[in-house]
This record gives sequence, structure tokens and C-alpha cells, in this order.
Amino acid sequence: MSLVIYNTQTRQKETFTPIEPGTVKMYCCGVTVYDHCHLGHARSYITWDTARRYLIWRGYDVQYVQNFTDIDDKILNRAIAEDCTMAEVSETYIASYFEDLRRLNVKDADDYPRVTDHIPQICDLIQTLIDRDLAYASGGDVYYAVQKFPGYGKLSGRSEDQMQSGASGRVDAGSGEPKKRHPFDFALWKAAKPGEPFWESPWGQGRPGWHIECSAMIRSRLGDSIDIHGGGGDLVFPHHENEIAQSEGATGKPLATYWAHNGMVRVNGEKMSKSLGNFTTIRDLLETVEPMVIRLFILQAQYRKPLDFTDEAIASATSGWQTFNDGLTFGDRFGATLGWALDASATVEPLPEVVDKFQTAMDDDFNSSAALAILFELAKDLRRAGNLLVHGEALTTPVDELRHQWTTLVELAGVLGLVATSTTATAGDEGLTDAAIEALIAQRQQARADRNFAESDRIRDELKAQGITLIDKPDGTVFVRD
RNA sequence: GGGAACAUGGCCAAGUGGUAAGGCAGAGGAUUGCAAAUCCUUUACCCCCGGUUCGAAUCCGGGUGUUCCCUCCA
Repeated sequence: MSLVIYNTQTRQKETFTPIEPGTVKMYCCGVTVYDHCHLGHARSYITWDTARRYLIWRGYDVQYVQNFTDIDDKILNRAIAEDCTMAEVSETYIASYFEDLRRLNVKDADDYPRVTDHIPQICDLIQTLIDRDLAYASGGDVYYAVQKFPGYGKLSGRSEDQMQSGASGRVDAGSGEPKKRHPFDFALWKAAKPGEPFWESPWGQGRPGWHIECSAMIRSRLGDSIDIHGGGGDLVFPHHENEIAQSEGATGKPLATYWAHNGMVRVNGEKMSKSLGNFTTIRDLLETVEPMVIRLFILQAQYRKPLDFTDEAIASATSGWQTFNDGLTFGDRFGATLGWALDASATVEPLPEVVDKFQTAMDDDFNSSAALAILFELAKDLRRAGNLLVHGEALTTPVDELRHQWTTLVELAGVLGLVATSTTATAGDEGLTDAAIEALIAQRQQARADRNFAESDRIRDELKAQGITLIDKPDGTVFVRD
């Protein structure tokens, strides 16, 4: 069995073969740090975090790099608006990024290069492009001469005349940028306007254009060619197309073997985006939704397809997560009862046929939706077993089998970054003690014996309101906390 | 106008030639004083029209619809 990945450049799934056997160099375009991350960012980084986790689980040595773009007009505008420096804006939102994405159990990248730390590398790369006659300086700016790069358009699947004919007047209106020789040329370096922050360069004081930083940082941190380049689908053109032009123009080598792009999050049928203003930030969402619910919501869809963000979808994921989490916590809740030596659980082997099915699913372009279907079957089995135990009924699955199921579920869910939500609603936090609950149960039993069902239901509702569910069994009543 | 994709049950969503995974919601039954708790059972000819094939949700052609990109964007 081998892993296949959908390659945007060829528009088909391809067998994954790393440049260097056993090693995967992976880069994902990070955020421009001028605001809090929204659900669209969450989808992107959860998607590539999951791909990364899977590759590691598959035995690859993965080097995962994700940048912070900390030089940009929007950061500058925000700095002006808030009367502070670009660096202060960047620091604020980099901290915000970590806070939010870590809560979603997105593993830290191996490296988080920043544009401000790579000005020399950027200048070197620009100089190389000028030397190769692929770029030209013009009035303090430097532009990439798109027509000089033969492969331009190969990623996004468009040719120059198509872009020309399709530009619908926008491009040749061109009065705005007289320094360009050709309308499609894009800036590698932009001269600083008076009062703007700048860095010194051979072309004068200025700052890098939008696309060049990724080319420079990939080269600096991972080398000329990497295995997987990921990012949001909205970056295919022009950002990634331009990265290819810059990097391959300079090195003559392929920048990435596989170009992988995640689909957009939609709201009411429209893309969630900052410019449309229809975004929900991760931190706002986390006010009311558990992190793992968001992760499950995202992973239940195939990563390349659009994903609609609706209240109903979140509610569905919330219920789904309860089931899933019941499975994940099974061993913690019942292992001792069942006589498992939990500290020795590492010796329990995952079920090979389940592992096999999981791998087959994930090998097919990280099909987390199909993989989850397999895990849900385990989770449901375990949940049922747990319910049977709580209700004092006989198990229908051998205890040893349950233990293997649980081990398998925990391991494979972990590959998807799904981890049990701790059930630390321990007695006495603020709620009732076990003894107090037992006393109420006794009261209710008496009421039931007296056929005073109004009173008995009142007690039941009162406990329910505090997250305690009563379960009537033939030989008495027990309770469980949510 | 140009480029790229997608279209599966009430909702979400797998499945890329051999009689439709999974989640959510719903229904029926069991249990119960009742029950939102629990257990069991259960719900699809895959946008439309042609074509290829012994056989297609799956391949091809033509429609229709939706989205993304072409401007900052995960």
C-alpha cells in the first residue's frame, strides 16, 4: 500500500514518493499576522497538522515549516491605526495564533520563520533573479518579469493569453503602476514611501513584496526543493504560482513535488473571509464550542471540498464528539473495573485489521472522513459497552476485545489529533458530593414508593440540571455525572 | 469574460466499474410510574439527458446548478 496525494499541479492523485527516502520536507503558508485567526485558518492548519501527524505515524521523518508573514500593508495599516509599530502588531497576533491553534491541538511546527528575519536571504534571491534576467529594478521597486519564466501558470492552469483575455479590463487599466513593464509582473521589492518602515537593500530602502518571503524562507530552511507545499486553495493563484516562478527561476529546480490545497470554509454559501467580514474567529467559537468539536467538524469533511459552517453542523459535530469521546474515555472510566492494568496498556496491540483499514483510508489523499467512519465504529462499540456497564447489564463483547478496541481507538484518533476531553468533573468541584446525591436518590426512592411522582421527578430534574443523570435499574438507582 | 472544481437520503459526508461507509437528526419496539437515560431494529435507485459496457453514483459527451481563483485572503 502506498500513500497517494492529490497534486494541484497535475489535477490528479499521485503516489507519494519523497525526494529523500524516509524524509518529508513540508511547508505550509502561514498567516499574515494582523488579526486573530478565524475558522478558515483553523481548517487549513488542522488539515496540514493532520497530514503531518499521519506522515509521522507512517514512519516518515517529517520536517514541517510554517511561516509568519510579519511585513505587510495590512500590518502596517493596523500599526498606524493603533499608533504602534508593525513589530508590536505582529507579536500580538503571533501570540494569538499560538494560543488559538494550540487549543485545537495543532502541533507546533518544527520552525516558524518570519519575514523580518530573512531580509538578507530575500535580497539574495531577488538579486539572483535579476542576474538571471527574470527580474528588473524600476524606480526603487523590483519586479518579476513574468513573461521571461516559461512555466508561469503551470500550477493554476492558465496561460498568458487566457489571463490576458480574461483580465476584463482590470489589468490594462494599469495606470496605477507605471513602473511595471508588463501588467502581470509582480513586485519582489517595494520602495518605502516616506514615513514607512523600511529595510536597506541594493535597490534602496523598502520592503519585500508579498510572495518572495515564502520562496526565500523555504530555501533557507528546507532547501531548493521540498516534498509537499500546502496552503489554502485561495493561494494557488497568484501566491503559489509566483512562488514557483521565484524559486524555480532562481534555482532551476522544482520547488515542490506535491502542491496540496485545502478547500474553503463557507458561510451561507459564501467563502469565509476577512474582506467579506463573515468570519468567526477561533477564539470566539471556542467560547461556546469545545476544541475537539471543531477538529471533528473539520476532519469529517474531505479537506479539498468546501465546508459549510452552520449552527446545525456544529451541533451535529458536538453530538458526534460526545459519542467519540465516550469511546476515547472508556478505558479511563472502566479499565480499573474490568481489571486492566492501565499502566501496562502499551503492551496491548492495536487491532491489525482496523489499523489496516484506517491506513487504507488515510493513504487515499488523507481521507479523514473515511478514517473517522472506521473509528466511529470502535467508539460506538465502546460507548455501548460503557453504557451497559453503567446500567449493570451484561457485556456483549469480550473484555479483552474491548481493551484492544480501546487501545486502537486512542492510538488512531491521536493520529488525527483527536484526544479525549478530560472527564474531570470530579465530585465536590462546586456540585454535590456523592453522599448528597445518594441522599437525594433515597428521598426520590421514597417518593416513588409513595407514588409521589411529582416529587420524584422534581428531584430527578434538579439533579439533571446539575449535570447528574439518574439511571433506574431493577435493583436500585445509580447516577452518572456528565 | 477567462481558469479550476464540485453536485450522493431530512442535514453533513465517504464511496471513482459489480447490487450505496460513517456522523447528526427521525421512526418503531424494549425497558420504565413516566422519561430527554439505556438497549434492539429501521430510513437513498446517487442533479437532468444521451453514450460506452454483461454491468456505472463511479467512464465519455451535452445540459442545469453551486463554489473557488483571476484584487488582500487559509
